[in-house]
Amino acid sequence: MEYDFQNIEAKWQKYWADHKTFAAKEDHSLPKHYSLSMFPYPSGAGLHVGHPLGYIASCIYARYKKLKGFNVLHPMGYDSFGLPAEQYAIQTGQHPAITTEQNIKRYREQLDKLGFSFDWDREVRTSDPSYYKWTQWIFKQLYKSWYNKESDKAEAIETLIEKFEKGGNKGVQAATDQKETFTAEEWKGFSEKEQQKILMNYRLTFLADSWVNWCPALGTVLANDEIKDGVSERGGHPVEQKLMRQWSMRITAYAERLLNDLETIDWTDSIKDQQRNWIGKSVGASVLFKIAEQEGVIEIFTTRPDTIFGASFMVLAPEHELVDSITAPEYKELVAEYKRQAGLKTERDRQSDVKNITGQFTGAFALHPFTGEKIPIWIADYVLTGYGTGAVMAVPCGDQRDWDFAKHFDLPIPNIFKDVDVSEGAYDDKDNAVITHSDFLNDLPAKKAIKTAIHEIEKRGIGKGQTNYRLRDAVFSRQRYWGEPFPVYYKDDIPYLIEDDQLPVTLPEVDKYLPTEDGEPPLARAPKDAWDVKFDGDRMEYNTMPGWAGSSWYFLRYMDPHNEKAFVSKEKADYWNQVDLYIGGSEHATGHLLYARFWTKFLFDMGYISFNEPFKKMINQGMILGNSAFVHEVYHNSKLSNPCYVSRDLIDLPPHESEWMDSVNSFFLKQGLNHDEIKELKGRNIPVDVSILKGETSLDIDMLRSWRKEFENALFIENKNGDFHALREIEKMSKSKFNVQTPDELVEKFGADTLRCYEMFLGPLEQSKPWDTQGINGVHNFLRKFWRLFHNEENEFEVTDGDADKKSLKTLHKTIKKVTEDLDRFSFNTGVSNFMIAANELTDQKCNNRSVLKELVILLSPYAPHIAEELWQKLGEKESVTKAQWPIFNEEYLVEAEFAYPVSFNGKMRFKLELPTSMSKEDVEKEVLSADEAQKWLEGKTPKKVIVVPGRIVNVVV
RNA sequence: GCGGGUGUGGUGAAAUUGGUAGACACGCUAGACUUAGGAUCUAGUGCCGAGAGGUGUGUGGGUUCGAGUCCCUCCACCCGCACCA
Repeated sequence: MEYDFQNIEAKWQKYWADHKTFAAKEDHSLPKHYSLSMFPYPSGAGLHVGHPLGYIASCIYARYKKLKGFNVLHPMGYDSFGLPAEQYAIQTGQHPAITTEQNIKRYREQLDKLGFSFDWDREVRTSDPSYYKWTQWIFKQLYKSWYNKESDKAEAIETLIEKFEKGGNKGVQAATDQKETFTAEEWKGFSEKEQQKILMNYRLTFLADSWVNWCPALGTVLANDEIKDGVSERGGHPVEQKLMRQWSMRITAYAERLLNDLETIDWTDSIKDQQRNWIGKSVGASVLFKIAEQEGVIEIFTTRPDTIFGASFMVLAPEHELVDSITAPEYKELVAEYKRQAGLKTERDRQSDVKNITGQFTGAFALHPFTGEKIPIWIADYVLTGYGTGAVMAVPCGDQRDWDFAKHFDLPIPNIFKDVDVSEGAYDDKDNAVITHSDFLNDLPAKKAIKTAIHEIEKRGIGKGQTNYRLRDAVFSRQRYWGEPFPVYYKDDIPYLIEDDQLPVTLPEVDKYLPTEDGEPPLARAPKDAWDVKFDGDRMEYNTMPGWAGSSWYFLRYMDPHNEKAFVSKEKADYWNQVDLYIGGSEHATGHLLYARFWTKFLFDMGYISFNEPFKKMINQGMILGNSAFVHEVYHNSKLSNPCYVSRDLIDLPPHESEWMDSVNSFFLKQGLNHDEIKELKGRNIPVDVSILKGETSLDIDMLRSWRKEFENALFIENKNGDFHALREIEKMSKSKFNVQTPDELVEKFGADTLRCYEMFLGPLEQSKPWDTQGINGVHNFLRKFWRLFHNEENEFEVTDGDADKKSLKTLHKTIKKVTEDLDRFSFNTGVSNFMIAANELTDQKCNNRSVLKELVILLSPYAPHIAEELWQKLGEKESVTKAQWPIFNEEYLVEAEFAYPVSFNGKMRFKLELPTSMSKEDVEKEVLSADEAQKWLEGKTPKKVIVVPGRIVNVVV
């Protein structure tokens, strides 16, 4: 029987489903293993070949761990709330739940065809009320908690109230926005409303008026990580700053732990660095500068308090709250104009306009806190409102931006560095600087001076040592329909939580998925009684949660997906513990991965789970890129005309060979263009569907004509051989480039086992690589070759019993060793190569020995599970191959009596010499030197030195 | 500018602790078989050279008996961050 992958794969997929082969059960007698791939957003386009890459890897690893005796958890689910389904709903009126359901169904069909070892009984969907009930519940816990910096963990808000009642907020070490202090008595005297307002400044999720990134096109606010290059990550729409009342997450409370605990996890340096950068810790001091001749102080933050004597002016952000009050009357207009100009610039302009130095003097002066000297106060947009205090002490000799600014506006640049010239630029070398002209800091190296300066600043009460983070609290509200509703209602504009027994708060029906006329989110369209909860208030919260809410804890739900009493039971969370291997794209570096860590730490603090990092090891799979095809179009800007397409290879011909131009010109002349207009013809590349290609760049013009209207009556100019060529380019797979490759047709043509092996065979998992189906035949042939090892020439199953040949045993054990080692270091591509080598060798040896093949089937089963099950059954086994034991490597089979030593002269390999492996170094040396071939290379000389590495190499130095 | 990563045949790549560079596959060439099919099989295939041989892992240098691998220099490309005080 030929290798009939279609029947085999259908058969075993059914078997696994019927027997619940991959159902995970808590079994404390076995070590556990948790493999996880990032769950997908089920988009309308379905899976393309890039999606399964990570799933295949985690599936292979999960299957391997199972064979190694681990109790394995390998689940899958859907991140099913999100913008595309809602955008579609807005266009069509179709409820996003329906679209989402359809998309999930399609995803599931595609996934099922690939033979994954997912435990589907544990599937989660973030948009399922039974799931988001717990997302809402976790939100409530965050609301009911505050961050105690003393114990360095989150605590119940009651412990904070207790502190307030005992001694006010003065001694309370908390992560908070609260600035005003109050006594115990004052606290007790506050009204309920006032108390709630204060507590809001401490809660881990809180409602506040904050500057948010508003995206008008999407009609919602966006988190910082959802913005790339000043525009929305999804859709590329402009984003503006807007003051809005929003829910936020006090992730900044965890900044230090999020930073430090990176040391405890096995992730790539790149992701860790991105997170460090995002958190952006800087250590320094905050210092108060008094304003001359008026009330008020300016607080600045600096990482270089050692350079304070070099401060010769101050710069405030144009939006700084003190700007208007300090500006001298004669500068009012200039300052107002500068502020106006700065306000006009979008975030993007401001970023791209870095080189332009602008600023405006306010006419006010500050007093240097040590020298008492008057220094001018400027405003400039190189100082950002959002970082530190929005004000800096400018030290032009030590900071290049300050230096540039000083030069530009002709401000003094006093030098406080010993033996350093600052006339050409600032000196920012913290390691080698020695301070001078700085009173008590004189002759101190910078690092020591920083400490001394902070000490002195604190002693004089003009500031304090301080650590700043770039990390901002995360905006948690979205003005959208298709997300988790908040378990919150309002009474007198005060938010209250919906009781636990009312959860989940499900999404109410609305007539449209658009904002209301007065700009309220779509949920405001739902009348009060459309909500399925009872609440004693004016209205429900109209915002929904962002996409990252559900994905911040889904890995926990898999452990206990049907629990109705808790988001996960403590017992199950203790058993499955951290995700041992997490595979997914690196694009989530500062979003999902940071938020999931944050929630994990919170749930750990509250005692619900006993680990504080979610993902112990992570691998970021590379992208699979598409190979787009473009046709070269010649067109005219203004006139409506049929376009014309030119074979790509003609474009670059020298002018005298470009007769094709004439055809183009007459084509357009016929359409009514005049000779001047012909000169205005332009060329551009239009993407076309890659399936229209025949071969590398050749296009089928007839197919192209029938593919799209614009090609139907177009002129195609072929080359001399009558071919029409396209331009190829490697880029991200996307619908608009028509370069998306789905796994479906490949599974149809070659089978899932082939696709699984091929995706692994392409190269290292982490690397991005272009998709190219040319090589898939080679992998398919290997599986057929493997199949033939078990079959005779008539294609009948035939294996021999008894002892295996020594050579075959060597092949087997070499393969066991390599495949095992490769899996242990996640080198999935070399694994496939090793199977190919084994199949080639055993074919040569004509080996069909049962004991050898049996072990080989087990080895192959994680990669190609269907064919492995089939052959396993043919070998007479009753149980699934997934229940087998991973073969044990035995070194003895690899021991050889002879070894062909490569003999080098001066490091260059010249010939090989077969010698017994047991031979001593001295004897090897003798044998080598007396060999016939050695004479030629010795040229009669005596060797200076002979290096013999037994069993490896001989090197003769002449 | 800063941080991370990658540079090896025509292509995807391998070489785990420094020890035969290019395994395995694609492609290509030649041949065999066949009622030419993008099937199968055999042989070859880094480059230069008829051969002996020379040369070769982005560049230049260094350490070493020996370097794709370790150290320094420079270059190219990809990703992330970017007036962060």
